[in-house]
Amino acid sequence: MKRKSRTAWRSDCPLNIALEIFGDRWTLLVLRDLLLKGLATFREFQASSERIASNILADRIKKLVEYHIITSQRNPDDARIVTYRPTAKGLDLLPVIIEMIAWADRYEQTAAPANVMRRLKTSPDAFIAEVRSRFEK
Amino acid sequence: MKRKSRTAWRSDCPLNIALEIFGDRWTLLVLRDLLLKGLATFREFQASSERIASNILADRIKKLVEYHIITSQRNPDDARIVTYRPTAKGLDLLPVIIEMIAWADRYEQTAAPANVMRRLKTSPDAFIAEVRSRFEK
DNA sequence: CAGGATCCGTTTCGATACTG
DNA sequence: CAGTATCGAAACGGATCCTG
Repeated sequence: MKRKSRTAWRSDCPLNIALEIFGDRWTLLVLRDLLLKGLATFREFQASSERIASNILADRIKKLVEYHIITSQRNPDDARIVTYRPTAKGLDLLPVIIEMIAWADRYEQTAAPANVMRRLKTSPDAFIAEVRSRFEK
Repeated sequence: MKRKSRTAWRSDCPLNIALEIFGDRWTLLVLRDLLLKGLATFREFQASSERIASNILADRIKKLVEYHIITSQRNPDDARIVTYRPTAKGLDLLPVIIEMIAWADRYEQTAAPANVMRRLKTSPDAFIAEVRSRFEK
């Protein structure tokens, strides 16, 4: 069931497939929840991501797995629970997300906690390193 | 004709209204063309942005003007021509766009020229300053 | 019960044709 | 050149169902 759009917006473009990730609000929200809020399960995303419908969430998660941005694995203790984690490729999205949030915080009203924003802006690299360490094996 | 969505995905979100900009592929393409390719007119965007339909382009331009990310002004010599320029708020999107492109270049096949990518990655600040200088009064 | 798949009414998008 | 009008296609929201 490969999506076969008639449009050719992928070609000749220095953003390319990245547009399927960045150019979709739901995908961005999932990435924010995963990378910044530390959420990891279907339920958590569904509760957090601005009332995302379950079919939409399932679709975006599937795409993120296909693109090797996240991985899924079942909890060995409780087989019902699936946990999602970012890959190295996914973690490398952090600078993009952080620049987005920094811009949004500067120009729009956001709900971002002030202390997080301060650290995020004054030393983004340290902030990124901290987030990365949460996902180390 | 304000869009009045039932969803509340704007609230309680450290991305907020920014999602209307970043979470839309066409908007991203227009911003890329404006900021990086130096395009400035409706026609140029239409020719460049992966076959964007004229109504979509008109819609996205209108939104970008509403959000004060770009301004439009008619050419005093030729009243038919409308030229678009980024505002300060719009120029501050450069770090986001650049991080996106750097990521895309690393993980996907892109059509970005190698020499541009090199400068963009080795000294992004200088690259940004250079782009900015193109839009100085 | 968690994670999804499926169905369906509604909204939004986008390709094409056309206009000031 | 810079947009609008139309209309079919796709995405979305919400409910429900399924499977382990």
